[in-house]
Amino acid sequence: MAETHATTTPRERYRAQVRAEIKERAWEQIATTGASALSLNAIAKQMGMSGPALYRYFASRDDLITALIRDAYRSLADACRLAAEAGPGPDLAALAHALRGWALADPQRYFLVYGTPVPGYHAPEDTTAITHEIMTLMLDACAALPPSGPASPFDAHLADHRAWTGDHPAPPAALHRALSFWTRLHGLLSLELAGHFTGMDFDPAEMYAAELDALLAG
Amino acid sequence: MAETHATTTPRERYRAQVRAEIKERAWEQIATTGASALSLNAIAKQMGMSGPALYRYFASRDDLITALIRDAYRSLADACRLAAEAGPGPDLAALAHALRGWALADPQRYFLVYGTPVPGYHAPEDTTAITHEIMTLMLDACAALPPSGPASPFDAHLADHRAWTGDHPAPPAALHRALSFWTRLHGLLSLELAGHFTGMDFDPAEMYAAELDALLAG
DNA sequence: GCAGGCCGTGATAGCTTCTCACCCAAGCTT
DNA sequence: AAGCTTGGGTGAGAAGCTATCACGGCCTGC
Repeated sequence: MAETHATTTPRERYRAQVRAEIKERAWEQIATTGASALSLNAIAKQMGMSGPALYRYFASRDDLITALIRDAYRSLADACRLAAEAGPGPDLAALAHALRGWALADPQRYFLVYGTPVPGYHAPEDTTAITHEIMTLMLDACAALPPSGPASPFDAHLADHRAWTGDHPAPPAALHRALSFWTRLHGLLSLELAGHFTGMDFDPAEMYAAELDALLAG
Repeated sequence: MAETHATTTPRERYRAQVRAEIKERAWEQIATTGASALSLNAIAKQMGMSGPALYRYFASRDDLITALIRDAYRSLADACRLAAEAGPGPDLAALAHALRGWALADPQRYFLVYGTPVPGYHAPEDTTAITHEIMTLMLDACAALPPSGPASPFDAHLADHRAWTGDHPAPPAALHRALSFWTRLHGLLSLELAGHFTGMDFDPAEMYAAELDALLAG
């Protein structure tokens, strides 16, 4: 990120490598026990180090989790961007497919981004930039769809409250569709990953496809 | 619940009262610091007791949280039932309004029910009965709506996978609508309560109303 | 009135995050 | 090439947490 020289110093390389390994172990631990049970001590023991040694690399447990959240956002944005750039043009279905794949690949990672927030915690500034990047991909895909149906009252509301799009040229109906895309698919994924569909015998993937179809139809 | 005599013994009354006060303090603490930071020690100190005293009333921290989750489910079901029984017949809009009111009244309580699950934790048996009760209210309201639009492929899937409704007579399209009602409104509420709409200048209440309108329209 | 059971306490074990003082080695500078 | 600075690692320790145990004392039911 902030490189003074083209080649980093050995110390910086080593530091980056250790930081990466700490995050690696943290992800393994989170995937099995959840983020709330993440233990710096356990990570240090796994790496053959003593507990306080980790504090040379992350100022606190919250600092480590913040780094993980940041990486998760980045990973999601990359997955979405990859899906968006795969086809000839913006493709909402591809975006939806990528989102579901990313979520199912590591549910706890999804919950780290979209799950229960800790009341005191405030996300760092750059994550909002990444969410904006993801939102732009959704807006692009929605703007490319043919308009359908009459304008709803909420479309009119959005026409007056579109500062969050950052000068995106999409019409209000596309804004509405992008928001619905986000909230509906999140609702489905969130309940599925939390296990609220277990015991119900329908296929969540089929409902996901149905919800996407409804979104595309308008 | 399981009363052997009409009048409980003084000991049982005292025990129930202390248990209720513990849960009261726990709710206050959860509302401000979240469920993951709930501390039995802090509750005991607030009540002027020593730490281990609480273990006479709840076997463990998880046991207390389980009781809170159970109460939250019960509270949600009661709020839904109250809204459903207020009007002349089943009313999906009233149900949606009650759901949103219940969620906004205590966001952490909502997250306790629908938020990030703890990987090891398994909900007790009776909560599934309460979710079934809530689902029945939604199915009743959806069955009362006029059918609209052609049957989707997912409707056909639901016709073959409807064991989770427990012999509810609603047609597949109503099943689909009830599921969409649940997942879409949850998606909206979950993102709003988690603060993912802060910084965006549109009104979540208006989008909630728009999503409800779309649900009612078909 | 009395005995039994329940409630609360202090002590204790084991875990956690996190701070501090110290040591040592790697690397940059002269 | 030698020395000094910088930064990594360790052990000890404080403060907090959950949870268990043995021990007193009050309340309750008989």
